[in-house]
Amino acid sequence: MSSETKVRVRMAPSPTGPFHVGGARTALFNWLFARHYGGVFVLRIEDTDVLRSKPEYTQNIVDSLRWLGLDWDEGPEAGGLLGPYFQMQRLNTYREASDRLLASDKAYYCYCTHEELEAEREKARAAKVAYRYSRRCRHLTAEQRSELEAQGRKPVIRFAMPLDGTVGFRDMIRGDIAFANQELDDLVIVKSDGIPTYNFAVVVDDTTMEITHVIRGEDHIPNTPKQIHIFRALGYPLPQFGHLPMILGPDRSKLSKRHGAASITEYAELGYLPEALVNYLALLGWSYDDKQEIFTRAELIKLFSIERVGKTGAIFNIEKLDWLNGYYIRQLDLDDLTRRILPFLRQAELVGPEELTADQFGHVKSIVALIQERLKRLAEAPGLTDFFFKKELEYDPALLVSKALTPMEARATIMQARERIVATAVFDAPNLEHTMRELAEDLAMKTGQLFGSLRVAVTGRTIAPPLFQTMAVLGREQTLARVDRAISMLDKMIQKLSA
RNA sequence: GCCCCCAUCGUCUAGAGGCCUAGGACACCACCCUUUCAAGGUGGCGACAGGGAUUCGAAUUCCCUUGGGGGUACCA
Repeated sequence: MSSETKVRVRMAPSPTGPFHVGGARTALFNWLFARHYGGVFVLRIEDTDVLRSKPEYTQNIVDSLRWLGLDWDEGPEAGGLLGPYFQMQRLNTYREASDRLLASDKAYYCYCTHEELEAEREKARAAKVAYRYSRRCRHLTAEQRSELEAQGRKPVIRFAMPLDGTVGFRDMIRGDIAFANQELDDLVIVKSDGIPTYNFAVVVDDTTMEITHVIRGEDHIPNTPKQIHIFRALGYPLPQFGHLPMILGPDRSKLSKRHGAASITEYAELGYLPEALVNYLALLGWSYDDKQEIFTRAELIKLFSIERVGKTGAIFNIEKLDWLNGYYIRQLDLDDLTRRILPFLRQAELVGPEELTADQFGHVKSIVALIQERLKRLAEAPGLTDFFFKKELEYDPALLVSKALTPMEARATIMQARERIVATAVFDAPNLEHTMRELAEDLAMKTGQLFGSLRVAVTGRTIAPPLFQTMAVLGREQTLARVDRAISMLDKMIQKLSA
């Protein structure tokens, strides 16, 4: 990379839907590229699709990028000298450029109606040939034009594509790519309402925003030759292009909403950590070597290079993300984890909306400690811990009866356990464990049988965090209340059986 | 249809002519640890799409076939 010119890259999403995983990966690679070279990362909102663009989607893009920790140096809410960073605020800039193209005959007014164009397309379909605009308006005389205008037709502006020759470019990721100009259409660059289309606006913006490297998805490869011609027609220098491999759904088609969760917001709500998602996304299309795949943000910035980006489409594999997320959760310190889990506990109404006292926070923290290594997603926390917060547990009393025990035996066992719990001097996990192991021995029971019954009594379920730590967190009073309730449930059960 | 891109385990990938009997990770299976579930440990299963060519020697280079993907808008 030449050091004279500062690297300037951009992310240019259109606010026509929630910010999704594919966009996030593109943003991440651009961001890493910029940060690696000490360059500038620009965020530009491509809102020229006035029908589908919505302010809330712009907000969603901003929120998602922030959540991921991908900060931009120029763009919405950041400002910058080369703005505005919303295309709809740059209409005069495009106008100036299209005027120049018109003046030099590199673009022309086209008066064809949708119906006329559709008829052309239909003809092409019938003849089984590739459709391309007939270019019937390319050489209209002034008279013809005023006549068409007199009919009230609102023209679009089309780009006059070279009719022969080839265009090529050296893709930073894929090497040389070439297209025959014959394949290229006289594309519309300004719509009849005066708003520029993507391929035109992007060229004007990338130039005026001094973008040096255009890093985007592979789906833009077919656009690149068109844009190169526009760059040239305008007398603009070309940026470098790099096309990232696609992110695919399990069916190997481009990842989209129909593959399930696709927006960054959804991943946040499911309880993925931004650092895990960033790490995972970095691995989709990029790799460092055959050893390391857990990277801190700083390592990614240091190690990232466009040369190590692959060309093959990558399936978004949620299982690996889950593993990574679990890994990151396990690495978090307890205070941090607890703070991150709290919103999920509140949403599940296990914890009230009010600010927690230090004691309360400490209590939640001791609960979180018991599930830290069992969590894959933060949203699982309420389901794993609800029994800590509930006063009355709902469960099938039959679960209290461990394998090879009768209800009567189970009841007697729990009664014994109750006595020893009461008698325990220090109510902590090591003591409880010691006491209960002793009890099992005294009763000549397998520890699993005793612990199993107790687990159900205390947690209402067969799968739970370690029993004695759970009891310790619950406290003697709560634990006894639950044991008592289990005994009475068993009583009812026994009554019913003998009746 | 036409154009373009791509092609190593189920998935993400390492591999830039001999280091490959193809390495790692996720997932899966087994075992160990263990009060359940996890976590952790050990081991296992598992791939160079096919065919030519170049070369003393190809996963690595070239060509063809096949397969997959993307594009083909007054969407971006």
